[in-house]
Amino acid sequence: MTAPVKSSPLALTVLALLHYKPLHPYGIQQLIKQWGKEQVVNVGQRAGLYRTIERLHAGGLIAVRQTERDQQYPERTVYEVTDEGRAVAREWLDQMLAVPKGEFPVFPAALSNLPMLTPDEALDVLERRADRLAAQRADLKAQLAVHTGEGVPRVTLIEHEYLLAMVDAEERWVRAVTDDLRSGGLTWSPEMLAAFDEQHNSGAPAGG
Amino acid sequence: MTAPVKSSPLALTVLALLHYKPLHPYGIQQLIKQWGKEQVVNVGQRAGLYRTIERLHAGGLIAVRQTERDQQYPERTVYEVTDEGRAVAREWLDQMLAVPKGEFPVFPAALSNLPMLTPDEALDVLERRADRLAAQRADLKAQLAVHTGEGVPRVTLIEHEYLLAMVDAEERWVRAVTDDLRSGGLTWSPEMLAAFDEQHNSGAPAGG
DNA sequence: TGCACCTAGTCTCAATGCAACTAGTCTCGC
DNA sequence: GCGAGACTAGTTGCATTGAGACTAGGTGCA
Repeated sequence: MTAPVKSSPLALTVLALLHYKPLHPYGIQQLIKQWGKEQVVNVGQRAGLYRTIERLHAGGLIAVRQTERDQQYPERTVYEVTDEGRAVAREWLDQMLAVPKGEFPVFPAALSNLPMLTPDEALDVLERRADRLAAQRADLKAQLAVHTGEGVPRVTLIEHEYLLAMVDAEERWVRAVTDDLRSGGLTWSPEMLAAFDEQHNSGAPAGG
Repeated sequence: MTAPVKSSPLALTVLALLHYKPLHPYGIQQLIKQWGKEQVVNVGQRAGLYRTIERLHAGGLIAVRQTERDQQYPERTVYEVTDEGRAVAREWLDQMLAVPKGEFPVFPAALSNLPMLTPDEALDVLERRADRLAAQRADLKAQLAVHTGEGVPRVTLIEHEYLLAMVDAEERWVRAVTDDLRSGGLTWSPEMLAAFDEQHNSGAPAGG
């Protein structure tokens, strides 16, 4: 009875690709890149990939199919998905799709400390973010256009559509905030914040 | 010459709170919860908080102010931010706000494997997600309303506004996809995907 | 021959997430 | 007064992740 394997984006993708055909680790990495999925699964550092494969292997979700020896290359182990692996992949996929997971991206955390800056400084950094988001958006749009032009079925690009929608939404939001900062509709000052603080904080936690 | 401390949402928030007044670790946790920031910084398991504080201390960004002994409670170490800590907090904040960081949330990774499901199954799980997103959205809206009603300055709720905008955008996107699935505007079948695959994959990577 | 770069895989370290554990205190009912 | 359960406060351990360095052979080219 091996411990259940924890799901992760990379683990799911590995199972899914092996579902499609047996592969060796490097082949998996190549496929991920070839299909443009390196934007949604972190396969940049190979270490993670090899560890994930080990983990799946130890958990019995994948099995060694053969060990190739293509002289000039090191030995390459070809894996295939097991029946259990197929079942688990389905469960993971259902769970990951149906249940939004509470993750902690850095941007909202940083935003929550916006009062540390002056409104002018905030305007400046947020404009820089908006510009970078615009660049990302253009990139994603271009990629989508290329693939759609090649007649790739839409469902295989769905995650790109999602990324585009999210980047677009974030950019809109940031621009709305910068507009408010410029117009003065959103502003603050240390005095204003301190004043509010006193109203509400009679019994403040320990301090010096 | 200590190694530079790596930024993290929690580390930034700790520095920011200490900026405001010296505190002991538990007080920091309380403040984070009191200000509703536990939704953007992961302070749920205290272990992370204590480790972060240690890290900041080792890096010279915070210093021990005093060691309280409130008999009946264990010893509590009160920390304050150093000048270097203030400077570093500023740098982190600028960086985190201005530069969108490539993170790898699970949803897009899962989406990229949507073809593993049938369109009907996809419709089902995505509807479940949309409903959960709707619940989250209602929650966030209610919280915002409460705080706004109390006259809290808008800038201190800005991260909530952001979360709301993102949840809203995601829900809209998911609903648009479920609509397309229902109408048949988005569909696929194993044959269709296999056919496309053959067109493009003459030289496929190793297999069995 | 020397140099840069690519392929393929391994190793290490710090950081994170998650959960269990200790140990004292407070509260409430009985 | 006393035990159950909850809260306060901090510690410990383990598996996973992220990021980078390192090995070691192969290829192109000047």
